[in-house]
Amino acid sequence: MKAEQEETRKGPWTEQEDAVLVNFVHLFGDRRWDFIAKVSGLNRTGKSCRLRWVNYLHPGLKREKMSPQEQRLVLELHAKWGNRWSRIARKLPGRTDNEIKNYWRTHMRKKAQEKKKAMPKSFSPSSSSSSITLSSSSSTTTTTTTTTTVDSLPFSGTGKVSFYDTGGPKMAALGDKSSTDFKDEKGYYSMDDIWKDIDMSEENMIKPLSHNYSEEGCNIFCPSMASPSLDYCWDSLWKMDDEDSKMFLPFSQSISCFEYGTSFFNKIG
DNA sequence: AAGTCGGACAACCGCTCTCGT
DNA sequence: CACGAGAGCGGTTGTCCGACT
Repeated sequence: MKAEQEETRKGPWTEQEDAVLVNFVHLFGDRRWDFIAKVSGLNRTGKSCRLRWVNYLHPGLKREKMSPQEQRLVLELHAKWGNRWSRIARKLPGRTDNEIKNYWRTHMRKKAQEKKKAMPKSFSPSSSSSSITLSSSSSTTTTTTTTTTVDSLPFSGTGKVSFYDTGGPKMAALGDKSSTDFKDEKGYYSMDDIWKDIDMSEENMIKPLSHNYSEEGCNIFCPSMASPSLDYCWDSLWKMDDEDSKMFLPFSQSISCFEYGTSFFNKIG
């Protein structure tokens, strides 16, 4: 059909493709993905380019494992917002929605299994009290609500909430404290505890960020955890235009990539 | 050593939202 | 206001790799 469809590439990206994409993002910014996809000659869709950049090539990404603080923040924010991964990611500098989503899936599934093992028979799934209603709610809570019988959720023991799937705003709104009590391997801790921690973190850890955000290092890192106040920083990074993005050229492997990309660009230019 | 399993991560798909015309 | 294109988001699937049997 269309020329672009005849050989649109799919699947894993090669290093060369990465290099080209990095270069073109530096040249044109990280907004015009269809344009970049076309002029780069990558034979990828704009969508694919964007995803690759956002989830893998962006210089601000953290590569290390999630810290306990981050894990806890994910936990708390998910309880608050549900599966709003991008929103949650904005509170975790250096983490992507995809990463958080993956983390949540694997870790919560694990917890679910552990919980199921440890669950007393009185809480067995066959018990009607363990059937809970999951709301796949967005923040507006207007999306479709699916009623699901859950048989392996870590917190189904309370008979109220799912930890695996969307707790969401509804969950946060629940006045019933018992329904918002979390349990991990360390034991129970309440949402109040979490909020306390979050508050403390915000108070104590916001200030150093502006110093830690080094354009030389090109790695966004927060001292120990994110706070809402970091938004401006992270958002501005994501929204950097091509001018700003040039500041990120020195990042790690980008030198060779840049050279490659430049020569590539010169060829087609 | 070979096979299996599960975790982690990358990438795609479909839908929704936003914005320009 | 309607429409289309582009961008963003969330869900899902595929693949790789290390741990375990």
